[in-house]
Amino acid sequence: MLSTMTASSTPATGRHTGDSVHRSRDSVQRLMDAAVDAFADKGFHATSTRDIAARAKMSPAGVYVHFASKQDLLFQLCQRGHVLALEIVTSARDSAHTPPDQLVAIVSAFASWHAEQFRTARIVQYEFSHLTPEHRAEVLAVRKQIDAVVRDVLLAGVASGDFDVPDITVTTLALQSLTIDVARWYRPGVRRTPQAIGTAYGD
Amino acid sequence: MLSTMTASSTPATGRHTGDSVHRSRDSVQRLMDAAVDAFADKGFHATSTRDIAARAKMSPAGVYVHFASKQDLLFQLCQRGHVLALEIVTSARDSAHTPPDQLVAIVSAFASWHAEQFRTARIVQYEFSHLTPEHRAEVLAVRKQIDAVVRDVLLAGVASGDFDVPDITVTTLALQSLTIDVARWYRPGVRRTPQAIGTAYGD
DNA sequence: CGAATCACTAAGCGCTTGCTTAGTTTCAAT
DNA sequence: ATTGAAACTAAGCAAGCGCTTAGTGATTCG
Repeated sequence: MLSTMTASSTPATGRHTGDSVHRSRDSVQRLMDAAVDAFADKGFHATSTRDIAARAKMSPAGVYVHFASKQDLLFQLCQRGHVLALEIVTSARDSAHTPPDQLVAIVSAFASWHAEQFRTARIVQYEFSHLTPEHRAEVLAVRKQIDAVVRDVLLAGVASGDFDVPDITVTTLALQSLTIDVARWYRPGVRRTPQAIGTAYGD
Repeated sequence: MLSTMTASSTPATGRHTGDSVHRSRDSVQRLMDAAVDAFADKGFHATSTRDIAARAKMSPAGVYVHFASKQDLLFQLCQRGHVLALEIVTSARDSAHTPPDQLVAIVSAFASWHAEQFRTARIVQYEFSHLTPEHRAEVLAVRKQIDAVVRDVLLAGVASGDFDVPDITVTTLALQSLTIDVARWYRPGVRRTPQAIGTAYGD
């Protein structure tokens, strides 16, 4: 439901009208879905381009019609995943109006996103390190925005007297650890549902 | 200082007295250190056996004198790392005598271990998934013991009335997330020292 | 209709991988 | 000094890798 990773970009962008564009979109979508699944459960380096192609029901060469390289595919996925994560966090913040409520909303939404979308989240959190330095730098900018949203809510809460936090940097880090780590241990068959995890983590 | 990962096992165990055994021990140690470094900063699948051999100042074939395969090397490292982690947690628990003090000791020691020994910790937490099913099952047994130590302290604290914890499973998980995730973000040059992180994470 | 343009594939190239083999060196025990 | 066993290396093999090339079939335009 939140898995809207629709677009394209690199080499191929359909110039025809109507159907041919849609055929292309479908292929791009299938490739991205295949890559998310493969990267999330085997890791970037353990996944072959043939593996991705097979999961997307294409020939090995088909990948390169839509993406410049395996690394490019990781970059697109990682970038989109980070943007999605940022949207989750900002919209959670905007759903409440006092720092305590905002913090609960953020932790809850972010934790349940890491469970619900744990495949994308794993790429965001754990395959991030396999990006080339240039790609990593670009994605890092989004990462810092996410960090800033959490930090600013904490700062606002301290200013308003709602929070008593000795070290804001450490607390920001700790809150993110709590939610990020969900992507490491979560499995679909696990007892607690994503939403239950989210609300439980809102202190 | 805590990096005592001395032994050998699989194919080669020196039968000579004195020096030849030590030569062998040194080589095993160098190989393990090399593999820890390589696996921790590139990941298991991105590391080649030639890479490990070169870091240990050996020929590519030298690895196979002491280890059956690259997978075997990961298994040994992962197993030892888990045993080490278990020792950290149990000795932290035994250093205190009331559940609250024990919990603080555990969180503090475990968090600072994940920073100080972040290379080993990364293998324990993030390369674990690349073990073969059989190896994974064996290591999982140690993992469950670690989990049990934390859980039992929480249970004891609830029984004594020191803690008010609604869901022990979720709390156990959350405390571990906090400490485990340190291995993901920690870098040697980071501002907070390992011990400072540890004490900060003790409520 | 013919031409152009796209998505896509079959085949394969050059290279790296994990690991083996056959042989050399080192050294304690005799 | 000779033996024997272990540590180690040079060379290389089969398999798999990321990616390219050359070509095919479908679709949309004039």
